[in-house]
Amino acid sequence: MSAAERGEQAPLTGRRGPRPAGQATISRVAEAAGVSRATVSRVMNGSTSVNPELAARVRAAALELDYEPSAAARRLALGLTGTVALVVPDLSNPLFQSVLRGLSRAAGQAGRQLLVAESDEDPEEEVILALEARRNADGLVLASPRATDERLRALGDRLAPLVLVYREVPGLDAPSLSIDNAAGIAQVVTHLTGLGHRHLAYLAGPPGSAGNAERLAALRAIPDLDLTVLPGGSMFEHGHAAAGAVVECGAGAVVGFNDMVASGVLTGLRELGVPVPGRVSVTGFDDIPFARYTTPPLTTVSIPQGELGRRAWERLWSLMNGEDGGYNVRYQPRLLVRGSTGPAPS
Amino acid sequence: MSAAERGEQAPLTGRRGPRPAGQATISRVAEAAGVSRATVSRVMNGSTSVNPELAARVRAAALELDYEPSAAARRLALGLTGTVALVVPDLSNPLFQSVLRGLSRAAGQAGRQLLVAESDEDPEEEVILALEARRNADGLVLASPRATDERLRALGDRLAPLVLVYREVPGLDAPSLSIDNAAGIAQVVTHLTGLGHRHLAYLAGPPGSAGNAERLAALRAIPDLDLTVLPGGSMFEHGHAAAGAVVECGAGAVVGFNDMVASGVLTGLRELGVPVPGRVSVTGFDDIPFARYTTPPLTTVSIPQGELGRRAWERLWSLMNGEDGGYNVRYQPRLLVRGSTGPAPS
DNA sequence: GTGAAAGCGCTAACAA
DNA sequence: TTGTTAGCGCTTTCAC
Repeated sequence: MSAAERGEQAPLTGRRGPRPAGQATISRVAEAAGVSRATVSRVMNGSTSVNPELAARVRAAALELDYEPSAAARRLALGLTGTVALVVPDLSNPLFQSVLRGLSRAAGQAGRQLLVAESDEDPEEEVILALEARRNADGLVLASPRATDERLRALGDRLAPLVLVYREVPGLDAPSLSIDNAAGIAQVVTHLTGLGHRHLAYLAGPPGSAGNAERLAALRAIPDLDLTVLPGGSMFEHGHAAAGAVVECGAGAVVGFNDMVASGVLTGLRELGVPVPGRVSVTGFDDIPFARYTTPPLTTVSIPQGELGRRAWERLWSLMNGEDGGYNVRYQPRLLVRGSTGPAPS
Repeated sequence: MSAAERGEQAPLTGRRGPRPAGQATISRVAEAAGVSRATVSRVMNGSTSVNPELAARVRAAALELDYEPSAAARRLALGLTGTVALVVPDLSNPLFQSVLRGLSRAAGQAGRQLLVAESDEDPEEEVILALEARRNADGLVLASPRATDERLRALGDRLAPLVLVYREVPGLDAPSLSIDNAAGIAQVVTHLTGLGHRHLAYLAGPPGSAGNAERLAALRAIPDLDLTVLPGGSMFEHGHAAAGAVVECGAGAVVGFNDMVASGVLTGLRELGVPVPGRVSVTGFDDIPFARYTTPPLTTVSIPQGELGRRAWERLWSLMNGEDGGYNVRYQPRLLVRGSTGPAPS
C-alpha cells in the first residue's frame, strides 16, 4: 500500500525556507518604517488610503531590507493561491502543448501562475495528480482526461472549479470544451468517397483515448463503408510501423487517428515506394503545425487548439469568481484539403 | 508606473478558499478522533511512532470528514512548497518543450509539482516572471534566459536555488547545462566543406538568443569561409520566407539556426523548384523530432534535449538539499547526416 | 507515545 | 487614516 493510498501526503524534505534564512518579514519592515504591519500590508497591496508620506517610508524600508512578501503566508491568509493547474496525459503531444500555451498566456495575462502535470496516460495517476494539483491551485483544467466518466463525476466536487477540454462528461457539473469528432470524421469520409475511395483503413489511436473511441465509432456508423481498422497509436513511430499493414490490407485511403500517425504512415509509404496520393491517400486529424510541411502536405481536419486553452481560461475565471461556467461547446472541425489525398486509382 | 514597478504584488481576487467552505481542518479531525492535532499531523505524515489504534481512529475520522490537509498551511509551516518552477522564453519551441517534459517527469517522480511560465522572449518580463515563480517554488530552472549576464548575476541570490539550461553566465553561482554551439557549428561546416561547399549562408535565429550569437560567432571565426548572413528567426515561417534570399545570394549550402527554420527553407526551396540537396544543401540544429520526417530528411546537429531537463532536476535537487550543484557541463553535439546535404554542384 | 503551546508571515475586522 | 488583535491551518519543539 503506497503512502497516497494510506491517505498520507508526499513527504517534503530539503533545506527549509523559500525565504532565504534571514529574509525580511513584514514585521521587520514595519519596525524599520515605524508603522504597523497592517500599514505595510496596505502599501504592498496598493491601497490608496494610506498617507503618502508613510507609504514612502514603507517603500523605502522594504527596498532597503530587500523585502519580499511570503507567498506562502499570503496563500494561507487569503485562501487563494494565484495559481491554476493543468493536467494533460502527454506533454509530447502537440495538441496538449497548444492548450498549455493558450492557457499559459491567458493566465499569465491575468497575473496568475500555471501548475502543469503530466499523467503519462495512466488513469489512476491522473486522478491523483489532478487532486494534488488542485490543492495547490484555485482551479483546474483537465485536458482529455483518461479517467472514466464515473470517476470524474465522483471527484467533481473536489476538483471544482474545473474545466474540461477535449472531453465531455455527462452529468458532471463542469464546463467542457470539446471537438465534434464525428463531424470531423464525416468530412474526411465525404471527401474520400467523393474521390472515389471505397475501402478505407483507420489507423487507430491509443486505446484509452476518448477521442479515438469517438472517431472510430463515427467511422463504424457510416453505412456502406469498407473499413479496415489497424492498430496504431498517437506517435510517428506507430504510423511508420503501420505502413506495411496499410499496403497489405489493400485500402485506397488511410484515415489517421491524428496528424502524427498520418505523417508516420506517409514516411513509411514513401520508403516502401508507394506513391501518395497516387496509390494511397492519407488523411490526418488536428492540423498540428507540422502538417503543412510534410511531403505531400497533409490533408487533415483542423481544430482550434490554442483557442481551447484561451477559452478554458475564461471559463475557469468565471467559475473562480462564482459565476456560471457557461454552456458547453463542441467545436466543429474544418476539413483542410492538401496534397496527401487524391482520386482513387481506377 | 506599473504595480510591479512600484514594488507591489499582483492583486488576488476571486471567491475565497481553495478550501471549499466547510471543509474539514486538522482540528475537526482531531476532535472527531479524540486526539490532539499533533497526533493527526503525525499520522498524516506517516510517523511510525504512533499507537496503531490511535492511527486507525485518525484515519477513519479523516476519511469520514473528507479531510484534505491545506497545502497553503503546510507551505507556511514547513517553509517548503513542494514545487519547482521553470521559465522558458517560448512554449511553442520544441527545444523548450523537451526540457519541460524532462523536468516534469523527473520532478513528478520525486513527488514535486511544476510551475511553468513563458516569458515570450521579453527580457524584462522574464525577470519578473522568474522572481514571481521562484517565490512560489523551492527552486527554479531558467531555460535559455534572455536577460543579460549582468542582470542575472544581480538577481542570482534571489533566484537561488537556480539551474541554468541552454546558457552559461560567467560569475553566476548557479550550475549550468549548456550546448557547445561552436563545436556543433564546426561539425556542420566540416561536413559541408568536405562536400566541396565554399559559400555558406547562415539563416540566423532571433536576435536576443544567446544560442544564435554563439553559432554566428563560431561561423565568423572560421577562416577562409565565404559567409552570407541572412535574417531568419526561430520558426518555420521565417525559414520559408528566406528561401528566395537563399537562392539570390548564390550560396551552395544554408546553415539554419535551428531545425524549424531549416525545415521552412526546405519547403520554400521546393516551392521554388530548387533541388535539395542537388543545388542547395541545408542543415539544421537541435534534431527536433520532426527533423527525421522532412523531405529530404534533415541533416542536423543533435543535442540531448530531454536529458537537459532530467539533469536540471538532479542539479536543482542537490541545491535544494544544501549540496553542491556540481560542475557545469557543455554537451558536445553530434552531427547527424541525413538527406538534405550533398556534394556541391561542380 | 501523546498533548500543550508557540510559532510560520500575512490579512482583515474592528476600534480608535 | 492608522493600529490592535485575532485568526488562516498546519508543524514541531518540549514536557509529560
